[in-house]
Amino acid sequence: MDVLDMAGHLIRRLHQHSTSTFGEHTQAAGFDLTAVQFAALDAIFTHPGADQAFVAEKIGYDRATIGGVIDRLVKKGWMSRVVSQQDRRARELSLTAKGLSVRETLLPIVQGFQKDILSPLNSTDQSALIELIRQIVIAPASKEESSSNGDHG
Amino acid sequence: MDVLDMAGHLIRRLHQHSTSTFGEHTQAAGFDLTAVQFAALDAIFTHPGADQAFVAEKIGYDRATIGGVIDRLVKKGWMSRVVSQQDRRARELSLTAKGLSVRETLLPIVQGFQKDILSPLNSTDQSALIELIRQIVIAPASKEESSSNGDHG
DNA sequence: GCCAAATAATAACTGTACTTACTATTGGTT
DNA sequence: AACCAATAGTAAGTACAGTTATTATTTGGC
Repeated sequence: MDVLDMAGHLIRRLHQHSTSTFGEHTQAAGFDLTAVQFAALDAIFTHPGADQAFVAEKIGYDRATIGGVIDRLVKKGWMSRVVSQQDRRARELSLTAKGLSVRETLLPIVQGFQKDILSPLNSTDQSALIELIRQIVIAPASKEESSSNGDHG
Repeated sequence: MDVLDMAGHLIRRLHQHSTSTFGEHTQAAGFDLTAVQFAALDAIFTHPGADQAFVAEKIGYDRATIGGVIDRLVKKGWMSRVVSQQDRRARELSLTAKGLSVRETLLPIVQGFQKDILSPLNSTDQSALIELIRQIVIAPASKEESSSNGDHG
């Protein structure tokens, strides 16, 4: 079997395509941010006051990676990070007025180009693809580490 | 629509899952390399003497990124890179004996765990998913830049 | 009240992944 | 032969994405 036709390789190419679509559309709308930054922005909008560990858990990233993402969002002036009074290890995150505005403006734009990512497919196939991917990424971890589930909601 | 259910986010999670599956299985087999490194290894096995630009085109990566990947493969002693006598700008790539051996040992292993990446799906759904993704990533670029196609052979 | 385990975040390190700018070289044109 | 657009590769910079180690703090056990 050709390496270029394997699942792993095709998934990587798809991710690449998805990332570049995100960049094209958001830049065309006059914004400069990455998909991860938008996901973090939305997570804090939905859960104001949450800490970095929560965001990492929520959007499925490493704690160390999220630290840098938050750094850049704070630097842009879209997010504020203050030491929690309840737990001084943690940093409480919330959106600034600017961050709220950016997220509100971007949300319909981001929703709008999701179908463009899958544009070579017809509507039925797009839905089928999404559903198949969801079944994979939503599947339980099935790992013997971490006996508790990941529900923080 | 929830950001976490959007195509872009699900694709990112899928890629993450795919990458970690690659790492788990290759490490269990006693190897230390990434999926990109394996793809480059295989591309040069299939096209010995090709240059870095060809590899980048073939596996769908940026020229600058491939430079670093090749660096690490050369450092591992799996690949040799010599200045081409026909075109002194280019570097001719080929696998060392060790590189050939690694690729040969890994190929069946990598082929073997492709289905594990999609394991929450049954066989029919796995094939359907692969076909849908292939339709997206194989689709013509449809960009007004670069009038020639990307076919290098 | 002290100690150990757990937890939140950061630091350091490796490896993609892309952009822009640059050098070296090539091949075609004049 | 000089020029110039195109091409191969590298360099510098930004941004993920993960691992392991470390620091600060909290919490539970005693």
